Amino acid sequence: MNELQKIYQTLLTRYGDLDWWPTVTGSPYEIIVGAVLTQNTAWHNVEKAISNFKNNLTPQIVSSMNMTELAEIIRPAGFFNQKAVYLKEITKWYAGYNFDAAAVRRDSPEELRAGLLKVKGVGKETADSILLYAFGFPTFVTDAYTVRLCERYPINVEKNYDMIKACFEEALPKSEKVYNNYHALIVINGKNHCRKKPVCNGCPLFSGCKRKNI
DNA sequence: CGCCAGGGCCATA
DNA sequence: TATGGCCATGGC
Repeated sequence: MNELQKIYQTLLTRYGDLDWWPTVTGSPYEIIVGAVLTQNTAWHNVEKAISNFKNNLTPQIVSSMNMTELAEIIRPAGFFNQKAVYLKEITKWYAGYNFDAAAVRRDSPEELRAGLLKVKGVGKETADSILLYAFGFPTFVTDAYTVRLCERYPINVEKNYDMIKACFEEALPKSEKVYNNYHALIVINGKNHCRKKPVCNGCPLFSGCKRKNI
């Protein structure tokens, strides 16, 4: 078992199967919206924004909303003026597939990723989150927590998004299930144990951690 | 009161 | 290509 597999097992033993992404409607579109709304934003605020849609969280209805109307609904998620534009853009992208998740899944993940990255408001992390969590492609999601983890453990010399993503995908079986859980576990571990704590005693990855993050 | 959250865009050098 | 300012609410 390599180092990244060991870390996965350790986190899995500690936290169990997290099975992201939590949704209300269970639709891929809700996950897409959540992926945009959660950008640099606490998940609790995203939940408030999503509940504000009530029964209107469909791409058809969002398409018909005007910008100020949409911004007002997502206000609790912060950056609402920017994100209203972003949601309009990603919804336009989805319209290219007739709002049909099956049609998206028929396309190749490489082409989808390239297409997503052209959408204003969708960077690498959001694109990969959408591919993995909304459509089930086995693509690893790297985020700030993952970068910090790689700084702790001397796994990657390079610490940019693409290098870390490739490193994890290389070290692990190409499994949607594993990628889903691993990213979730890294985030939860980062949140629960070493944030704002001078000494981290509860972190299963590094007891007696004195770093501020992870 | 300050810090930061499941980032990304844009201007600048 | 690599920083830095900016976006904004809500929990602690």
